[in-house]
Amino acid sequence: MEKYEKFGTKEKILDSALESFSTSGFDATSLDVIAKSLGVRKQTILYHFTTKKGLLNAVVERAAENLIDSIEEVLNSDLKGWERIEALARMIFRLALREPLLLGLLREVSRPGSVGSERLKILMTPLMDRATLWMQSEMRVGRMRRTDPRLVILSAYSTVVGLATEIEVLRAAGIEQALRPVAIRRRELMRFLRVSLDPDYLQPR
Amino acid sequence: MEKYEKFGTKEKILDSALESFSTSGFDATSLDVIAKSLGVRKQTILYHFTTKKGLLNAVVERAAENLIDSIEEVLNSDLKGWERIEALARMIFRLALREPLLLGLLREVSRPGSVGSERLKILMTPLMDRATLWMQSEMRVGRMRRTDPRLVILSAYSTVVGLATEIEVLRAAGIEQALRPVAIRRRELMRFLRVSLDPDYLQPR
DNA sequence: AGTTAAACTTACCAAATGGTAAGTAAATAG
DNA sequence: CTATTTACTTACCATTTGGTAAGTTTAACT
Repeated sequence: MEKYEKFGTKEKILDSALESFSTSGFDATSLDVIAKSLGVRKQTILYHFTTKKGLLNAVVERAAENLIDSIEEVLNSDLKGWERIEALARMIFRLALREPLLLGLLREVSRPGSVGSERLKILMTPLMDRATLWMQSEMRVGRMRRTDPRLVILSAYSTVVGLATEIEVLRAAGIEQALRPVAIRRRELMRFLRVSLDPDYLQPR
Repeated sequence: MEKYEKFGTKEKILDSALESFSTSGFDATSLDVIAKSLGVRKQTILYHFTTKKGLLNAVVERAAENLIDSIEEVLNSDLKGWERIEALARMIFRLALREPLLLGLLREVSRPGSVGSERLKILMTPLMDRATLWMQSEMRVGRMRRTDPRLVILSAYSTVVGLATEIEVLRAAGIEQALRPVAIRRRELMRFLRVSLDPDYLQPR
């Protein structure tokens, strides 16, 4: 029903907020600053999102949609078993490289007790449950090694979040070519997943 | 020169600040709250540390001393080559488990552009340089595989920082027994270091 | 043309926060 | 005994910040 909306103000606010939240953090972000950077009054932001927390939730929500879409895409492919997992990991890392802000946001919001963490949890739970169920069924038929699925998922998750720190630290240290560390991380994650899940994989010693 | 000092107020402030900075973050920490929790006026804090940033720096400094002492201990042992590195990694993980607040602080302060990051950099640079030089000399005599030492160190660093997130996320997910993930991470880091550094280590495939 | 509603703005505010200035009690030094 | 320093407090303040209330303008609907 939108009538005119001066050239997508709402989207621009979300963009700017994502940037600020993920690089400076929620607390260090002031609505006034965002507004000023967009040539808009603070009240405009509050008009669209009512509260600062609401803005954060909207940002998280949009980012999650982004992520979930990508996951859905892989899940709808006809890849089976191990290849499916591999495709997922690959996709996540590709996304992380393409949109580093998403990573930053994830890290900001991952701290338990942070303002956005509840929302993140709400959004992630269905994904988590779905993955857990699938893994359990794979374990039952012996296509996957028996372990605690949650543990595996959360470890993978924190590897990805950790990537945010790593990329930023490397950049701060003046190491621009941040591609190799990312590749290394991905290989590491893959091996971790293999070791934890692939019943045919022989653990090297 | 201290005269009486009502039972170590300064130390108590540092303890409380460490806790708050590492769990809630710098911005979300208010001096008034810390003071109130100690039954002291805010001005007492500012008397000892002049500014909030000064307090953070003091907290970081004390934590760094803690860390550097532990490192020094390993460095003064007579362990050689690979065993030395292994001992270092083991020590770091032990420290991380014993004092999780240190990890939290590290994560808080690791974000480039954060208030404490400059101080951290200043404290870390000598360590980094020393490690780099040692690794380069080991590479020259062929006891280490040739790579970029900074890259290896920073990767190891971000693994440790990532551990902070992981432990907290796991705890938030209701998984109390957080020991296994930590052990897995350590093994992972060891393997990473081996693969990157040990010239006699055959990469499994 | 007139009503309605969306998209913003101006005006304002209460609370929180870091920080300054000026004291006060206690211990030590001379 | 007096002077000084240390450790802390009371009083106060400027600024920032998220948020409320009440317009105003522009477009759409009837």
